[in-house]
Amino acid sequence: MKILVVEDEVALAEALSEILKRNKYSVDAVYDGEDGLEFAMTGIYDCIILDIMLPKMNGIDVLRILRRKHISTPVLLLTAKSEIEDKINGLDSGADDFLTKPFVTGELLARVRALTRRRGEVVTDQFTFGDIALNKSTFSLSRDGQFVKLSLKEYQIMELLIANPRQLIPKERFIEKIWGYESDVEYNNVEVYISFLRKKLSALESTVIIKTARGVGYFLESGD
Amino acid sequence: MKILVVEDEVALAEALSEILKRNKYSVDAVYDGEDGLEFAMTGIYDCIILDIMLPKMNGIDVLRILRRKHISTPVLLLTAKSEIEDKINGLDSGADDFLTKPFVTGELLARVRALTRRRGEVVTDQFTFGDIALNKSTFSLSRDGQFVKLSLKEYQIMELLIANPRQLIPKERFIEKIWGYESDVEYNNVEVYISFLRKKLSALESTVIIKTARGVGYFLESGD
DNA sequence: CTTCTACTACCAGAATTTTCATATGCAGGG
DNA sequence: CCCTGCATATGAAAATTCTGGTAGTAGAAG
Repeated sequence: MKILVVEDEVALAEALSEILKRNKYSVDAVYDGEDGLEFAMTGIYDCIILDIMLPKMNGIDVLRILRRKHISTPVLLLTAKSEIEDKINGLDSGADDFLTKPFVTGELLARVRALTRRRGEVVTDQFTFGDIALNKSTFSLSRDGQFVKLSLKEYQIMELLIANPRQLIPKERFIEKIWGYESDVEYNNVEVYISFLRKKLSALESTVIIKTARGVGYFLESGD
Repeated sequence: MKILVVEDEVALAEALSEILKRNKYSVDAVYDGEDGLEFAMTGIYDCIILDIMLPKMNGIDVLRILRRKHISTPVLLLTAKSEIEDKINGLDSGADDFLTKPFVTGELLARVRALTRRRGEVVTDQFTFGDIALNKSTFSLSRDGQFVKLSLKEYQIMELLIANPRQLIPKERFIEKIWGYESDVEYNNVEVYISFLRKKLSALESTVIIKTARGVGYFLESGD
């Protein structure tokens, strides 16, 4: 487990490194935002502890650029005050957790453990159910050797279905999850995409079908 | 200033009401999620203090439904533990701030003040610059009596421009603000929408023009 | 002043998403 | 068993967004 510490107060940086090393992590420490970004960009770390106030480039910007470049290393932001503003900005920029200075060692370690554990989970890029597989990286649905490409919305609907197989999912929930809680899209929209998906499922000659629960929503069923 | 307190521990609810009343707020208190939702739906409150753990319906769901129904009253969520999970869920659902129990009176009041102040700002539904006006509720741009309708993306680009008149806005920023920091859309995309907007501006015979800053971005200028 | 190059404008078309209209089907009451 | 009314399915078209290509242009370099 390799951790990057980006913190300009040298004393704090060293203290952090020391604590982490004693807990069997290998640690690199840098002291300004630009170095932080450069090191983080390598993508070799399992976790980055990132101060917000930094010389040359602040932590939020570092984080933003990282995420923009698709570096998804978990980031624990250090905030001086418990400013909600910072927190919201941080979440917007893709932070995974926060820690407010000053903090106790136990809490730091707990959070680092939580973040690296989360990362440890096999982030399956592929869901399967019945005879079909849904692949996130290619946005496609496959059976046997056959593929069909899905559009973004089709994919999102299918993902919600397949991640909860045989479970009834209300249309309301599709809308909240996919269009967001304040959109005004009609239920019919969900119905349209369900219709698209059924067409693609039958094109694949799959035994999987999307069943309707009148007045509520849909669920996946394997019809063999 | 009218505040709604939704909290099932009656003692705490009463204490909160008492503190708030002493500070010149008028307060209604209810003790479960369903009542909370019903009262909140009236939209008459300037702030809602909402516990997460509640009988009948939890606070996150109450909040989610409120936002879905376009009730934008600021909400201060009360969390029992400082669970980051709850916090992130809360932000997703549209919370404006958090407070972890137990808390001190001063902090509560400060946050309520912050939320109601934020709300107090005139949330202008309309931006103007030069001879044009951009209207958020109708998604349209107008000059004199003439209107043109904008698509979502066109509107968002225009809003960013008009909210920062004469200020240079890098293309990078359009992309981060409108498409999100991890999208991979090309700069050309911004250029295309700028092109659409210019067409609509000239259709209105406006004196406002979108100027190009080569290698960087765009800014609004009134050419009279 | 000319040339070169990188950047920008914008068209045309593809893909996706959304809307609308209509057909169909289900469920409960008569 | 048939009606009626509401929910769902789906084709078709409209609207929006995105992509790729080409031509034009500003500004640097010579």
